[in-house]
Amino acid sequence: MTRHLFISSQAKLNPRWLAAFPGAELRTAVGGERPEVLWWAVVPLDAAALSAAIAAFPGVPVVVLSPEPVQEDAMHAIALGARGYCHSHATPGMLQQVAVAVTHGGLWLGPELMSRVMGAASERLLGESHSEPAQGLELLTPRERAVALEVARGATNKEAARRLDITERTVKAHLGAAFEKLGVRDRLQLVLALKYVPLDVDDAA
Amino acid sequence: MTRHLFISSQAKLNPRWLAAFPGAELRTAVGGERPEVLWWAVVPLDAAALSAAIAAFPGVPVVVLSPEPVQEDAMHAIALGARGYCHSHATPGMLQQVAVAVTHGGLWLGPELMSRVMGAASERLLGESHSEPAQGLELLTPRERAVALEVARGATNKEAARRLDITERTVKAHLGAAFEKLGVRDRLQLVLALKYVPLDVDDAA
DNA sequence: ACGCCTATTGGACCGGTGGACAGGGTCGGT
DNA sequence: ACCGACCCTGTCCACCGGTCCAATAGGCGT
Repeated sequence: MTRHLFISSQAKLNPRWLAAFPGAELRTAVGGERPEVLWWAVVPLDAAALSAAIAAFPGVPVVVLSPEPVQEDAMHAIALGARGYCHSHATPGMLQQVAVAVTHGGLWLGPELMSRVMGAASERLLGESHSEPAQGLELLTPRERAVALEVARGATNKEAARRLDITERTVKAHLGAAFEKLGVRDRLQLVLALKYVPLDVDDAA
Repeated sequence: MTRHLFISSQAKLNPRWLAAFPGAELRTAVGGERPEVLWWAVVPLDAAALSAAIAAFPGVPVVVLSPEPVQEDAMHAIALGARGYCHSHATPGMLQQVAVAVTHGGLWLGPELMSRVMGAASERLLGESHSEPAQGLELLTPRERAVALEVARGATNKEAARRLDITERTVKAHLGAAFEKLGVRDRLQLVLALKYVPLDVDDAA
């Protein structure tokens, strides 16, 4: 049971990591079974590679480990969908805590980053929340919304069920209700409706 | 030693809270010794009061507890400086995890809020440089691209086949090739991959 | 000519998906 | 006590989606 997967450019597993997660697995590239947490310790932060890693296991929280915390890197990582950014030399206890936080839907950042992230987010979300017509999320119940958001991130029903700790059947129920309320027929159109991206096509006929 | 201070409009301490933190203290107003974590469970979220509570103990993380999670409330709370927002009926284990996360500089949000926060933050902090759509399309052949774009608009395989005047089977073939080239597993993630492709990697030193 | 890529299609297989029936529970308002 | 929400679960089934096994045909560079 691979629960914690460390992706590192280093050939060996950091002893602190192993101390934190005895069953941890080390790889130089994303692969294998679906882990519980994906730890990204590739030293020069490669946005494309990180993005691909995040997409590889939808729903699996990704935490970026850096030997030398850089705010810009952290912002990039979070923007790409990472759920955490912390020092690669963090204590095992700290790593476990981060793991706990992110596996429960938490976002872990260094204290100094928090104000920046939240400031930016609140400005956007509070400032423009009333000017958005399309976001049909208000029509949904909290649970339906949660399921819809999981699906919008690319999760399958099973993955969404696992993340929300409910049965796949229940995910279907909420999803079906969301389809009904939003007037869409499938998950893909639900995603399009939530993002309301026109994406006009001018493909050569 | 008062480590966890709960501010609640209720007269009694939630048993779950006490289970999580045996030495927890309950008050109806901020006061007493400096706690490790300040839990704000005042039911109608009062921004002014919350703000004052946060200011009362500088450096002490404040977690807002709500019996009924509301995204707007959560955003307000976070904007005011709260370090977490979670369900007041959360399990003791969960509360402990939240406490651990926030005392270590972490930010805890409900799963539903995650994507919104991250999306909003990234859009603001990284600018609109990546607002140009569909970068990974160059990897695809013209036909694969056409199919991918149809699918990205929400079309089914059958619809795409009809629009492009090819067989549904051929749509599948092109789509499969597109999946392979873009490193995604299904149409939904293909759409997500086509939406925001970061690409502007200026990984700082 | 020979490979290589591209476009097209076929059949078969199986898991994911969505709808159509169900039910169970809690909670708040009437 | 009733009723209506919301939440959670179940079974059955038709369909779609994705991948496996192929095949045929044209263009392009060597």
